[in-house]
Amino acid sequence: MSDKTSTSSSNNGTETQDLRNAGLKVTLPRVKILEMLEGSDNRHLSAEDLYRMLMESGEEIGLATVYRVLTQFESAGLVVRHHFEDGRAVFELDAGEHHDHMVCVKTGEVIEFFDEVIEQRQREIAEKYGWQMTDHSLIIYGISPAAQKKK
Amino acid sequence: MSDKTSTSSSNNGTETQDLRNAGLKVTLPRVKILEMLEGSDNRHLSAEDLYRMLMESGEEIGLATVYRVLTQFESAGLVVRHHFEDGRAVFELDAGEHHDHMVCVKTGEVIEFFDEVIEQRQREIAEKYGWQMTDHSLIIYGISPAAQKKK
DNA sequence: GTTCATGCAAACGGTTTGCATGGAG
DNA sequence: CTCCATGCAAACCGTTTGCATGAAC
Repeated sequence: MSDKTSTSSSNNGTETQDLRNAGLKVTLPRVKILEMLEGSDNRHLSAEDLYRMLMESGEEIGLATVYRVLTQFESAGLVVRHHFEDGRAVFELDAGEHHDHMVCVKTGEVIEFFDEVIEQRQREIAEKYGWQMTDHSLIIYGISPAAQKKK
Repeated sequence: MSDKTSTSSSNNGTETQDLRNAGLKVTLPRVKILEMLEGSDNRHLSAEDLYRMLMESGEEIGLATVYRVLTQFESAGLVVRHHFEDGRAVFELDAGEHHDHMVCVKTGEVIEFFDEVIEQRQREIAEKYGWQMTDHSLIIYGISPAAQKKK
C-alpha cells in the first residue's frame, strides 16, 4: 500500500514526534524508554523494570537516567506515576482517560477499571467537606482469578 | 469516690491492659507509644513523628524501636498503616470502623470519611472481575478549606 | 534465670544529586 | 559552539536488621 521505508525496528519515529510535542529534546534514552513503555505488554513498569529491559536489549543507559527521564515524562504529561503499597513507584503511559487499579496481592498483577458512580461520589464528598479535589487514588487489593487457581 | 492511688502521670493502665489483650509484653516503649497515639490530636502519625514526640517528652527510645513497636501493633490489629503518596508511612489507632482518607496536598492535613455507596461499588467491581477483594485504599487529594484561605 | 525487647549503628532498597563528559541542536 | 542530557558514584531518606545489653516475667 505504501512505499514508506519499513525498518527492521518497529520504531519508525512516532516516539520522536511524541517527544518533540512534549517539548523534550530527542535523545536516545528518551526514545528507547518511550519505546519500551509503548511496546511492553505490561502497562505498569517500575524504573528498575525499564532499566533491566534496556540492559537486556543492549542499551547503555544508567538507572539514574531512567529516573530522570521518567520524571520528565511525568511533568510533560506523557506518563503517570503510581505508588502501590509495596513502596516502589510504577509508571504507565498516560492514555488520557482516567482509571483506577486493582492489584493482586499474590502476583502483583494489575488491572484497570473505571466506575462513573465512584467518580461522581468522590466529587460529591470533596465538595461536601469544602475541599478542592486535585486528584485521587483508588486501589483495590485482592486475589486475581489466576492467583486463586494456583493456590 | 475511690481511694485508688492517682499518679501524676495521666496513664493509669488502660494501655497496659490493651497491650496484655493484644498478647504483647508490657514494656515502657510500647506503653509510651500507645499513649502518644491515643493522646495526640493528630490521628495520623509517622514513625518519625512519634520518635520526635517521645524525645520531646524526655523518653529514651530509639527510632528502630518505634518502627518495631508499630509493626507489632499493626500485626496485633491495634494500629493501621497507611502509605500516602509522599512515600512515608503513617499509623493510626484502629478504631475498628473502616474509613477512607482525604489528604491536603498543601498542608498534609488528613480527614476521614466513609461512603457506603463507594464501598458497595468496590465490592461489585471486584466480583465482576472475579477477584477476591482483601483490602482497598481510596485517597482523595485536594486542597482543604483552611489551605484555600491561606493562598 | 530465661527469654524477649531494646538501643545503637550499620545495612538496605528505592530514589535523587553532584560532577565531569558527551551528544543534540 | 553552546547547552542540556548522560553516566557514574556518592548521597539520601525512610525503614530494617545484627548484635550485645538490659528489662519483663
